[in-house]
Amino acid sequence: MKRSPQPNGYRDAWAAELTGARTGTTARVAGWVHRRRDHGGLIFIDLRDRSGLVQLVFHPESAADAHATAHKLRSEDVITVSGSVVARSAENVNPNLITGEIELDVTQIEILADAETPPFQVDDDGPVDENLRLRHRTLDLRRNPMREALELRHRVVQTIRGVLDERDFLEIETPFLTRSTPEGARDFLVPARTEAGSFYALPQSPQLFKQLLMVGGLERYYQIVRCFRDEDSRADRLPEFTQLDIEMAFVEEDDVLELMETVFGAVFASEGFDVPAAPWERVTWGEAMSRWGSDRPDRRFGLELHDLSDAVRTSEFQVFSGALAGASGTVQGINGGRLELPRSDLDALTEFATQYGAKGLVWAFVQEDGSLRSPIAKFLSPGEIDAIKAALSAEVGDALFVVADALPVARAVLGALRLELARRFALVPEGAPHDLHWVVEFPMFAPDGDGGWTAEHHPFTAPTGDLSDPASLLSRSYDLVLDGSETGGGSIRIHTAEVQKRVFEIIGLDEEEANRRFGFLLDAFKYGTPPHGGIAMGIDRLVAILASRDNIREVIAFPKATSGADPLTGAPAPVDDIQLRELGLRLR
RNA sequence: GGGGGCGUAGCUCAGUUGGUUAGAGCGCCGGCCUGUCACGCCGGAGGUCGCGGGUUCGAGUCCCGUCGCUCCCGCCA
Repeated sequence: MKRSPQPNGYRDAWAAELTGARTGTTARVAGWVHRRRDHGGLIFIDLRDRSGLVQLVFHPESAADAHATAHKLRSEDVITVSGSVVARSAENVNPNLITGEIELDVTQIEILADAETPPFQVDDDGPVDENLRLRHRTLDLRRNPMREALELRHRVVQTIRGVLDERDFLEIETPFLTRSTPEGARDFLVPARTEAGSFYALPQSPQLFKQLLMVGGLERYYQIVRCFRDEDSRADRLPEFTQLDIEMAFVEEDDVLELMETVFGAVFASEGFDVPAAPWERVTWGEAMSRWGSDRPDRRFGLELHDLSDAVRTSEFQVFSGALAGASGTVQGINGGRLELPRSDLDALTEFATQYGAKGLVWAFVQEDGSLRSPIAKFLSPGEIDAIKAALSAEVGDALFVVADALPVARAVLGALRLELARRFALVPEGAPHDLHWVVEFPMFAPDGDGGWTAEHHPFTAPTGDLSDPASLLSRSYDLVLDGSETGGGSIRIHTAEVQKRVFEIIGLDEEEANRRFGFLLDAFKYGTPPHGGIAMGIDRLVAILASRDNIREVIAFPKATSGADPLTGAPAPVDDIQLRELGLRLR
């Protein structure tokens, strides 16, 4: 807390303010009963407010009335108390509390509200079923981990605002009720009362609006903004999420990257999160894919992918030769190192690989005599075994994993497998240095499988390369990856109508459709569009990483509200007939 | 839409090869306790083992179905 509360009848100090320096003064504090230790004679109460805890002591003789009241206190009762701040004797100091050198010797107490026994313990940080926590969200929010996460989140946002204000960015709000401008995900739709049968769409991001702000000459804009995508959630992804959205005019790549390094460098520094000093390493998409099988690689451990195609090109093992005969066929492998893996685990890993599209997973262990213990060992010649071992730098005892498939599949499978092995065997040691880097040089388009192309980023990202050859185009976009999580990215936009039209054409968006969806943007190009670029950064995921939480729901006050009318569980609820009729809708 | 895991006391969990009275810690209630701070000691209440069906002499345990939650794939950056 930065300052004492404005004194009133409830309190004149925060609990955590009552340190040794306040010894000898009087104080009034208010809050919740965190714990009670009733000795029959002396009663100790830990009083909790947002600032922390302070121990109250009730003496049976010097304050008989207060003592009698204190005897009735139960967890989570709301009280206000006054008394004198007294020093504890040396042996009674609690070094775990900021207020541990003193206690408040209470002379007067008032119970402002009593509480039923909570369905779970507020004074215990241990795990509780998430739905129970959502149903009793007020109680959950009182627990330490939630309060700490929300405080951290506030500090992160404050740091960001401070840096951007220093750099003359304007914080500008953009609409939530807008029209559908697909960015790839499904839109959340809101029926429009004034035009029966029509719908607003909630924005997947403020992308178009921030570009219009640039054309509008605002030059430097940012917003910490809610975005909506009607897709299934994950531990690190919700349909409703918060993004730091920035855009600026007259900039190139280095300006965008430098700004992100400044903003997030400030966040990491203020939170004592130890990352490499900026500028952060830039890894090309091609290198990330070939070495780690992912466009957001976690490089805190090895297990890199290696191409074994040459080693087994002439193999009589059909799975290998068959894959290599295919269009973009490849044989790739990783060396898991010395791992103890019983057959049941190997089966589980094979199942895991299958989930990512593999037809199977070849495993092999290097034995003392240099041979391989593997279901496929008998199909491999000594020369092939040597070549595989050489390509994977395999030593005695190492566990090797090989996938034969089309290149994208092999990479996806092994990229996921190395993360799974790292998780199972804790290959990222506690306290390992964080891995923070850019991924650059993304391809602009990917084949859609029908001879056409789909945009890898949204279709306003500027391409570099030959516009007549979609395969050659790279996008001017840059993803920031922290410990294997994509936390955000920056990019340079298209700023001429000609290029924008060509990009729409490549992804098969005909002119009429493009005009219908994005005409207002194409129009804007007519009136002097500056070169511009910007940043989108996921705040939820960033805060979760800073807070060492696996699930982003742990850093959001009300995490499941989007998908419906129940703000706690997120369960959708029906609306009544009258509401529907006014909207010109009816139930099927 | 698909796959895995979970569901036992208010909470977090254990429960052996199917075996007769289903357990622990915390919490809760009562008693005692003037220096505790995860207070301590004594006593107590609390269970449709998610739900339905089946196998069996006997089911928390095995089988089938179903519901809920969760993680993942698909989808989505």
